[in-house]
Amino acid sequence: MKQDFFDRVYKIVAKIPKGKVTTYGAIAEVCGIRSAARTVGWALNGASSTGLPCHRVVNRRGALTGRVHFGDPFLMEELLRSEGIEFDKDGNVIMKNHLWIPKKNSKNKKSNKKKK
DNA sequence: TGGATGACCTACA
DNA sequence: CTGTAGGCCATCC
Repeated sequence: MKQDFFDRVYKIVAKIPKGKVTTYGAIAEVCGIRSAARTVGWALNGASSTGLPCHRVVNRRGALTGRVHFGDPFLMEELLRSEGIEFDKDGNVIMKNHLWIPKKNSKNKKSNKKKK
């Protein structure tokens, strides 16, 4: 069933520890679809209804791209700040201090990513 | 069945 | 370094 992909994303998002944030690319890679980062965001589109901490999911730059999908753009920021997450002057999350990479429960893979 | 959309990422100019 | 273009996967119409 294709929804298994959604389940993977939900599981990972639900595993995000408090005070930490992850990126779409990280989730996509853990799901096994690094190139389908867009699909991850698409899955989160329904995650806002599932009650998952989608507010802890940000893009590669740490920008809250999907905050508008929460219903309140400021809600996401408040939630993250309530968890101890800090924002820079650009309004992006300090991923270098709060970035959390989910663990894969399957086989390992090469982990090589360049930072900007 | 095919085209279009989506909360992205990477590469090239 | 900034900006633009392409791609990739999954779902919806």
